[in-house]
Amino acid sequence: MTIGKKNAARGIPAGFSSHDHSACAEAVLARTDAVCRKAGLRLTPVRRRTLEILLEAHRALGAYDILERLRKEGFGHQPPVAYRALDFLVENGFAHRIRQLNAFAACMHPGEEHAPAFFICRDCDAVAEAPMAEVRAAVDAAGSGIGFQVEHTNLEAVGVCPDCASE
Amino acid sequence: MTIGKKNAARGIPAGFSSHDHSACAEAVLARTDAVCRKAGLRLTPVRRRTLEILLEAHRALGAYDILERLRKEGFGHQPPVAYRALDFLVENGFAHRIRQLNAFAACMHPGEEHAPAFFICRDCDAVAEAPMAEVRAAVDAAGSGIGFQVEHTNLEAVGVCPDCASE
DNA sequence: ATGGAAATGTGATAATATAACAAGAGGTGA
DNA sequence: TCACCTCTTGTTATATTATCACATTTCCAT
Repeated sequence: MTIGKKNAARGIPAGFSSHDHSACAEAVLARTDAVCRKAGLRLTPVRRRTLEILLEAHRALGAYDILERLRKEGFGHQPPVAYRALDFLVENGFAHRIRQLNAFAACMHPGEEHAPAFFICRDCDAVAEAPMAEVRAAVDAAGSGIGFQVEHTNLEAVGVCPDCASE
Repeated sequence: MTIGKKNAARGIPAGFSSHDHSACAEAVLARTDAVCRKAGLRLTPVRRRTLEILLEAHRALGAYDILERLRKEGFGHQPPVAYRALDFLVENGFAHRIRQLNAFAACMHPGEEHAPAFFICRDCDAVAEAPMAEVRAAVDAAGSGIGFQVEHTNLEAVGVCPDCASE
């Protein structure tokens, strides 16, 4: 599945609010750089470019969307190229995997401890990331109740974004 | 991916607590039957059998796991057979899709209004369904804050179940 | 400089999911 | 009853997503 065609066609940004993409993308990239240096992680060219692609698109992209763009820029053209870069980003919290869409989105708060929730528009596939610390606490508590030790939570809400609702 | 091999091998039930599978499976099936009659839904042989398979397994199964069992019992042997039955069950709330595992699990509370959360063991793939009404309320509220109208939420927590933790 | 770990590139293939169409089952009104 | 319609099922084919395995390169610490 190619992700977000409608979204792309209509130019709807993730986050449901207009703002300066390139500025926020640069800021996030800079912060990611800093986090990597601090943690001794290697933000290699493919990885960095993959993150940039996600940031520029400013929406969730499928692994094969990423792969195509990487290929055009001279990187390898086999699936593992994209999946490995994405794995690195996801494992280190620089990107999130949106399972409802089989897609990936740049994390807007790299380095910050956060248990994000995603709001996914069923019309245009736009994705917004919202902090949900209380939810994480509730989940931890519910887990404890059944003896389950929660390590990671993923909350994806599907519905209608403001732009699509107003049509 | 074939789901839950380790789980199946070790006979770990979903839900992290021992109980009479066949009794609870029958009860759920009966309730599902009732809900269908009431709503004018057709719980056809494939659909009913698919639900039974999920209930008997008492854990999350991949679509192709389901398909193999259906095939052995004389139903069609092509993917759409399984996917259509599963779609019906999921759409009507008789089963849940566990996206972390690309798998499906029977709903233990058919007909009841509930926003379930799933606790998935990263060791044995066991899945427990817990009611999280408060979470749903929090998500709705967070959505409203950004003008997003939530229709459906899916919360999947990954961690370690009690059985695996005690090893 | 060099040995070892990490990262990359590539070919092949596995696993998951859907499209499209023909045939059958079952209900409904004439 | 029968014609009709809708929903469901079966099947072929294919699309989409993801991983395995192995050779090569890059990077860094010694």
